[in-house]
Amino acid sequence: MAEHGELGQRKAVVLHTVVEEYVRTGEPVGSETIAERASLGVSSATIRNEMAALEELGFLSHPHTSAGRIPTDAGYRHYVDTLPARGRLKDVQRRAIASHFAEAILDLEEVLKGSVMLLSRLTQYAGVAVPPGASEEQLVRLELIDMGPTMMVLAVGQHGRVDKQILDRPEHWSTEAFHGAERKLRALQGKTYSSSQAKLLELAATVPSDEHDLLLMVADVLRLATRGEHATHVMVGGVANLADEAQTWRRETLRRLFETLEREQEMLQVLHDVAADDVSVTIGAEHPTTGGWEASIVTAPFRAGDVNLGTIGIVGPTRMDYLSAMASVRAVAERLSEAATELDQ
Amino acid sequence: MAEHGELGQRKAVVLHTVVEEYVRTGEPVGSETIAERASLGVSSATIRNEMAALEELGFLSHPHTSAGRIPTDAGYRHYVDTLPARGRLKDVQRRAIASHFAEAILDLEEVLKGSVMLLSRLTQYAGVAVPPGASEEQLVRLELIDMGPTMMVLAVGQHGRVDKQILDRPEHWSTEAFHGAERKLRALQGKTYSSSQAKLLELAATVPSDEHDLLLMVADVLRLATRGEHATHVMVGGVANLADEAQTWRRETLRRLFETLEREQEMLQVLHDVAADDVSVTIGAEHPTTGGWEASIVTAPFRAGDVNLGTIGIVGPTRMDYLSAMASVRAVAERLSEAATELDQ
DNA sequence: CTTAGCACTCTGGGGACGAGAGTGCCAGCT
DNA sequence: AGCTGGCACTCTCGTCCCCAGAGTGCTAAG
Repeated sequence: MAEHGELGQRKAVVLHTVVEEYVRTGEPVGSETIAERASLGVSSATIRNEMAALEELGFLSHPHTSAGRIPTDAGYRHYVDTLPARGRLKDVQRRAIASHFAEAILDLEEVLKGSVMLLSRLTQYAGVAVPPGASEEQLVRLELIDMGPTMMVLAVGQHGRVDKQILDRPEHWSTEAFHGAERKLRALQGKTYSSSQAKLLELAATVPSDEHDLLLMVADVLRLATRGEHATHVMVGGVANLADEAQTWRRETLRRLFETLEREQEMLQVLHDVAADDVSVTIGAEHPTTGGWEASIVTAPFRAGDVNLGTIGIVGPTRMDYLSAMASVRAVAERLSEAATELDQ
Repeated sequence: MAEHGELGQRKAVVLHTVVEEYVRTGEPVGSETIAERASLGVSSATIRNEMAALEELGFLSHPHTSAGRIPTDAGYRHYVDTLPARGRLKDVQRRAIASHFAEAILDLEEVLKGSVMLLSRLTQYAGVAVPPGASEEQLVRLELIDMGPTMMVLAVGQHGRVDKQILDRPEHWSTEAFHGAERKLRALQGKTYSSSQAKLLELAATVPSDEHDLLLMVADVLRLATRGEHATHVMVGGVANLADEAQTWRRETLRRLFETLEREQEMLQVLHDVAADDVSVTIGAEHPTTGGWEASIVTAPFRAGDVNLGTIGIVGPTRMDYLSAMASVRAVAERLSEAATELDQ
């Protein structure tokens, strides 16, 4: 019983069938259809009873009295939680993934961008990703560059990330301070971002205030690069898919959806909230932000070895082919993890 | 006569009024409305004659026999070409622009991103921009960084641009070649991107083949950074505005529009094709790409001194408030030029 | 517990219809 | 010669009605 989520075998089958039919056709599903599709060996009248019960339990709903049923968010949730097996990819999908990861990986960020587009093509929804933070990456360059009226902090990581920030000169400013800072930064090359950041805060306390300011500015750049979950950008791709005619969204909902996808901070918050160890699904109003636009999110983390690097996934309508979306996201996240692990040696 | 585009004063006024009414209301415009709005002192019957003539000339069209008129692409074109005066910004708009450019400019790319969003808010359409190429910018760093299995070419420009590319090691590879190349690159710091690129191609001819390959790779990175019109990315912002309910687009058109906005190469091509010295307007089918989606583009170049840096503008429906859009684009491009010129000293 | 049967409900599509908006054209006026 | 009032005509759009069809819930019997 537990494996059907306390529902009983038949109710579970009925719910699954409703979800699958509704996802496939977009039309409310009637008892007759279920009786035909699910080979339960019972009549449509029995199905009707089961459906009424499922509605009572909050898993199905009625657009109007004499229409078929459609799943509620809770219905989708139950469906997703009791999926009997992992989805299998179609051959074309498998091949698309293989060919995308066929080339030698040079730049993880580039690969990630490509993977977002790949996912959007595989699923016909929008792809999203949070790129890795840098905390355990080693610095290969850490420089303060004098650019005349301004200065630039430039950090280059072992795996190819480049962070820059252009800053005004601090109030207190002297050539000695600048050179002193430059020297200290050079000494940090080879260390990790997070240890360098700590070291800088330490060092800053020991030097005169003009150099102090410089070191703090650099430390702040490292801090930003480090915090993956507050990365400055979220990658989004394939949003055109969401405007597809087949989608049920009203214009206004669509507009709000696009707005959120563009607001990086908000997307980061959402993706951070839904993060989990494995493939994770968030359905409609389960998250306050996605609630407003009848959308679901499927994500999975990717790793190098066993350190979490970031998150990749898709955003689509609650009426989503969850099985296939989860399979695609899982497959891409896995390949991405392999690639990242390899890059990491 | 020439100032009304060979049309005669009254026809021109009628056309202008039709465009403005249609843009305002979204409804086909009837002769009665024109007679009221445009104070021409003639009856609606006369207007009807004029409108029939304008339709004959291809400036107006009929959705069906007994409906009002709507402008054709040619009608909008004539309207735009004969606008009597430059549009004036509303106070809120003026203030929004002022506050956006109030802070000291540090990073032109950041400012450009912000400007795209600003334009999208000002006009309620989508903002676009082609960022500057680097040809006449000076290099402050040009490095080849050994990253274990791969290597990175890193170029930093005087005005804060950073270009990186991660590459596989070339077939032929030796530590001497690497150091030789490193030394030659260092010598280029302070020169411009384009002259450095030329110099590298020259140098490459004089060195052994392993170093040769390295130098060519670096030259290629500079080449990409140089060609503004083939920049690797186009900035797009505020696309959610295009999904607004008030817009007339059908779902399918909207989808294709979003698709194109995401395809950077295609957008670059479009923006390159429409580039002009001043504010430029491209209406619907005037450009083959935009023809498919009943969209118009308003752009203006921005400059440092008198060198063109890039293009900024907006994409919206052909039924657009051209006057206000042109005023916004012009104002933002001008401020951007001032900012860039100042950065340039 | 299941099911056949049935009455009931609600949607959606298909006319029919009239109001309204707008046109095109003509004949007369200035 | 150009303008205009008048008028017949056309087409859309909203409304109403109606009916077929899908689907339900309930009941009574197996």
